[in-house]
Amino acid sequence: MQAGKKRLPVVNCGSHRYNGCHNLRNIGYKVPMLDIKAIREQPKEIENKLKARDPALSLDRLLLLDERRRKSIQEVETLKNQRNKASEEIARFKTAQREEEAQARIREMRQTAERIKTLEDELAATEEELNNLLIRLPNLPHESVPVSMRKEDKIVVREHKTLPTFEFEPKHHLDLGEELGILDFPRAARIAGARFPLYKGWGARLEMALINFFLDFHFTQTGYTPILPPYLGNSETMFTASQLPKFKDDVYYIEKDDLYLNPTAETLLCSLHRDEILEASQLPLKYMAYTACFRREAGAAGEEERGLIRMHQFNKVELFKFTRAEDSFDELESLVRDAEAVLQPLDLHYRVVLLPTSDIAAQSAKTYDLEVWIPSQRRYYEVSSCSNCTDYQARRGSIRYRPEPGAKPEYVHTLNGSALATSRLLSALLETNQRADGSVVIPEVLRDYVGGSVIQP
RNA sequence: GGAGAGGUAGUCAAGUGGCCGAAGACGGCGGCUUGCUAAGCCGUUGUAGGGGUAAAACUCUACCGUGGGUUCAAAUCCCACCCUCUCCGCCA
Repeated sequence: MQAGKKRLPVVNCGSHRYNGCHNLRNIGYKVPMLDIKAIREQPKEIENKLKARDPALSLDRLLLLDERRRKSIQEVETLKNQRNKASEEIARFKTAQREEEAQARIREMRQTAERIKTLEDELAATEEELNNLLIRLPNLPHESVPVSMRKEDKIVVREHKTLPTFEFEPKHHLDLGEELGILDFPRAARIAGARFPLYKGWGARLEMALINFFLDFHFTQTGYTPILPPYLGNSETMFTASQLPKFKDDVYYIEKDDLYLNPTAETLLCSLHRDEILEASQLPLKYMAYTACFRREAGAAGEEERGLIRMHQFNKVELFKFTRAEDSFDELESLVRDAEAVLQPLDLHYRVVLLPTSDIAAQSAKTYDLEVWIPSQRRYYEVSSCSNCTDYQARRGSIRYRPEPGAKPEYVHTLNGSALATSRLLSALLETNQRADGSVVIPEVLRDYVGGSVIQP
């Protein structure tokens, strides 16, 4: 049985291919997002919780395969035990020069070896199917998450400031950007294609100012360790964060090297401690990373998402925490506060919303979004998403910690939050701070970073 | 990209087909010493899965970079790949 091997954390995984069909055949058994033991022990409870996210979901097949798997393991291991004993005997016969008896045992063991091989193949097939079901189950939503299949059923937790008012018709940021000469989408299209950004002059200054302001703030005020990660990740990295298998069509993939372009630094930071056992005293570990993020955004289009709202490439500062299991929901609250803390000095109107079961990412147990007001569209847009993924990603990447020195390792909890998606924030900033003459006022806190206080047409 | 050397437990390191889950050392943990004293001695020491138990105890299976293969039997032999180091080439 290769099952034993398969269950081990996979370390050097660059050789793992997804076989074109992304069936994760070579990924270790011990990677499900939900504990198979828990599923076995309380299938109905878990199924009901998961139905809050997807009413069609059923655990029946999975439970059947689990049963079959355990039966096969027993059978195979009994045979292996026989084989191991026989091997010892053969070794003893050989050293005692009792060749006849050794040969007799070897003849017997030929059949056993064949039987083991057959059973192992069956077991491997069962485990593959089981795995493919397990890795696609979403995380269990936390009890505080509103149960609803309607995305609109989010709860507004708090609002900051009042809606901005204008004595003129506020312009769309794309028009502002073009008139000010700070955004140039036609030339970006020439270089790359549609939905790629090009910031120019004060636009580039402003975008960089936001990034630097956020990084400085979290370095000095909230204590996150800055990371400059690789911008490409391998398949194991994508799998751990749960970009794979579900979002394979949304991620840019470089086939020749079997690497994926970073869709969000969450994905990269999540694998920072993959296959490690951390000490409880190290936790929580707080990291942040600025990266450009790349997404194919297949199927996305429309007037609403013109300009900087939805692009193939955007900038983002990401916060990421590895915490003890019992602390993670408290850590989520402080993560949201940390993300908000950079929004407040920018003087923008925003709100914090708690997403319902149907709208949270598969890996997340609970998600708050920060939404900022976009005046030209008279609607809110998400600039941050803060999630507690509990042990979901930790299981996939085998990221653990010892609660006490010498104690059995447990899975850490992982949390991520954008702080913030600067590209979207820039549109809110331009639109909110525009004046009747077409100029844009730079918020106080950014002026030193930008090197100016007003962008004039 | 080419040539070479490596990858064994927390770390270092022995082991080239059979009582090897793997010597030894260091570290860690527990204990004993307290006239070898910023030391000595003794013991212990991973992970995962299955069975078992109220929980333990206990027991079995697997794990020597990864994945395959050969064999009754693989750390050891064969194939492919990954990673690290050195040299050459290329390059910001």
